[in-house]
Amino acid sequence: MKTKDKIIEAAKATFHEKGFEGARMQEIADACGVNKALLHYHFQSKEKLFKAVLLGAMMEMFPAVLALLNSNKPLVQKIESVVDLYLDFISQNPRIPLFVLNEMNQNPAFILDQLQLSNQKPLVFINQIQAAVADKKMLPVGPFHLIADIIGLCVFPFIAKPILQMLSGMNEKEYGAFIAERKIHITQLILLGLQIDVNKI
Amino acid sequence: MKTKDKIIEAAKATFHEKGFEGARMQEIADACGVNKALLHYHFQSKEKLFKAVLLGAMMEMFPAVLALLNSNKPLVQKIESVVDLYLDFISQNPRIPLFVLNEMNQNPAFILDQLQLSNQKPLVFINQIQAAVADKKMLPVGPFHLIADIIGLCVFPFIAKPILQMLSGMNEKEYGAFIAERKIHITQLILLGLQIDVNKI
DNA sequence: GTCTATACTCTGATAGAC
DNA sequence: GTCTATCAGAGTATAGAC
Repeated sequence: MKTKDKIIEAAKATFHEKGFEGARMQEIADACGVNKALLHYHFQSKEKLFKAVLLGAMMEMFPAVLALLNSNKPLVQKIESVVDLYLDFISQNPRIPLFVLNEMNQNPAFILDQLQLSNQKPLVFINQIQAAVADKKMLPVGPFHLIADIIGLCVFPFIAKPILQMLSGMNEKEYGAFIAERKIHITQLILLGLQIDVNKI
Repeated sequence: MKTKDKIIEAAKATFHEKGFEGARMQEIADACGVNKALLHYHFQSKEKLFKAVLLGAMMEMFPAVLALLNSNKPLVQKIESVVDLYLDFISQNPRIPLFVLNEMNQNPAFILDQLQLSNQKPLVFINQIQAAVADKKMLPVGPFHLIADIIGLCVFPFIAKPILQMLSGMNEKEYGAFIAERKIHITQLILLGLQIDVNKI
């Protein structure tokens, strides 16, 4: 692995955990056994290194989901796949959601600029929902309610892990099992809750 | 309003928005037209001022909800009330959830210590759910799935506001209407999704 | 209680040798 | 490309006058 890549990996770990303000260039340098000055040689400034990391996180989070939402799968299958894809992704990158949510609220302009470049909107998915509603194959629901529901239900147990763990008294293993249960739980909640006709769409 | 209270108010605004690392004592001092040294006179250190603010935010977030969950209302009415209470609270304090979630992940020990002092767990609510499941008045669901669902569904549209707004193209007013719709939407989603028998419990 | 002035530390960034 | 050494600025905290 080239040095520049080692730096990026270490920077990911540090920035994901502590955010821009909380991260220290020294910590990143130490984490990959390299001198602080070398970070500046490769990335010029803390901000540029950070943006590289942030962009990477966004690129892992959004395009795959948006592509899936705009695929030509039937609605029910699409919902199941999104939940599946998202939970798997977050399980392997549990710190990314809070990291991205934070920086998005801290500096919306940068993120939104990047996203608008790849001007992806879940238009196919939106149309499918509106059609299903018109055909009375599901309850009348604004498409963005459904999108917020799915993502929120997937993400929340990860970003609120400490408090849920304390309230429930689950240990790490039990909490892992809890997360694993959510694939079925969320899908069922959405399909039943919006009375989506699973046989016809 | 006494100076000490003015400082706390300014500190709330700054810490809620920028977190511990991002906040500057100078900014807080400026915001209440007071000298920086005075913050240290009243609160000794940045960390102590921060903990006062964090504790305040937690005390606004948790006790009311826990008390409601442990009240003797019937289950359905309780779910409706929690959604109601939570959405109202967050609407008036939209930055608190992300603020608390962040600091909880950054330094779980402090928050969990504070919460354990007021050793509140939603035991009554948990019992109600288990009883309803046993009586086949709702689908079999672990109580903490339901808790995660409700809070996640309420909180997510606030912490993900920038991206949802961009994806949907809603302006501020439209987004406000979207949030307002969620009270009914979330309640309906939960009750139908878990097939809760609204007449009997 | 409130201010001015200042001390001290931390950290991002640069210069220059190798 | 990588290191050592150092600078410059920012930011928390304190001393001391009023």
